[in-house]
Amino acid sequence: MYRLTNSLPYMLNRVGVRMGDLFSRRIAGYGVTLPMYRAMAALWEVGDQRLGDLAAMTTIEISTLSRLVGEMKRRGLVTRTRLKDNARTVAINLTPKGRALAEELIPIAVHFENVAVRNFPSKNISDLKSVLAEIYDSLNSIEPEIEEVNKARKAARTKT
Amino acid sequence: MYRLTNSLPYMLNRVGVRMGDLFSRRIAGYGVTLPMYRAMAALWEVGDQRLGDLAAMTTIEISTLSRLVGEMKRRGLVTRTRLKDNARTVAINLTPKGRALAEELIPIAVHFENVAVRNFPSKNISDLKSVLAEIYDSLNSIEPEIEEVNKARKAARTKT
DNA sequence: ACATGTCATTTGCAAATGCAATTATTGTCT
DNA sequence: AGACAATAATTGCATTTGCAAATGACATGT
Repeated sequence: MYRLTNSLPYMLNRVGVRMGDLFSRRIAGYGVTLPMYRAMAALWEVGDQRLGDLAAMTTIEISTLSRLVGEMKRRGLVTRTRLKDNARTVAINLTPKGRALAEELIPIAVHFENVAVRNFPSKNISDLKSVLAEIYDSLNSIEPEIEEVNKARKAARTKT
Repeated sequence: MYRLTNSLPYMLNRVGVRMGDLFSRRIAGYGVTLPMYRAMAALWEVGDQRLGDLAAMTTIEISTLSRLVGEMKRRGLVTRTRLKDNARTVAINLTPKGRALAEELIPIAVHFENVAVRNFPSKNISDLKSVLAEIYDSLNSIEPEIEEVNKARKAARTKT
């Protein structure tokens, strides 16, 4: 028998939201929101990203991210420069100030995660992570199948 | 070395958002949003809930949920009745119409999840789920520890 | 019984979000 | 080269969100 509370999307959302919320509050004192932290940490990991790539990496909707990057630029945390060779794209980078802040926050994130999972064998956690990564990858390939209904609707709408 | 993309909150959020997004689109044709589905499925699983309990169960912020329940009531999916013996709380229930819609959507959710995880041994998935449940439970107990900084701030503010 | 405190929900309001349309640039076809 | 399509990012606008304040109801102490 089906139970929402035993379904995977529900369980993922619940833990994800809760952890995000706790971490949010942990870093609020630095004037940094969770999406901001994610953007900074993503840029710290892979610099010189285009907006679309950063959106994909952080799972932040692109227009939201555009404004977020604007705000971060205003605060002097990132630069956003049009490329000379392809001026419709933009390269986003951490400024020294942004990098310093990221490097201040990352240890907090590490500690947070350590505390959150300290009751579990590290094998369990690494298994968990690899399954999560695999599921994420597999979602791309099943997307068409899941959306069969939508595709039909879209097609009908397009014809009109 | 730290990588955002290998951190647990990030990975959870990424898979959760992606799955939620896909499922959202899958049920959009029924005029139902994802939070609405969650509320209905939660009530289907445990009926006669108070607003606060339903909020805890669905991880939806309580004022958001209050409005969502209002909308669902307007659509005839749920009832919201003040209790006679304790009129400050409210009991929320599915209407027959709401129940019927829930029972139409649940098989879709089941199918969605089956497709999403079909490439993985079911052992892996059940392990995944039990770790997720345990982590969630453990978060309550570590909350104070994670928030030590905030607590200090709050205490200071209260004294003022 | 009254005042004060606590609990559950709702609402006001400002900020955040996301879709669709717009702008700006590059790519392609003839 | 010129027209048209495609790509990338931004912005307009309506909706959604969440915090904090307000409301309404019960609980407790005197």
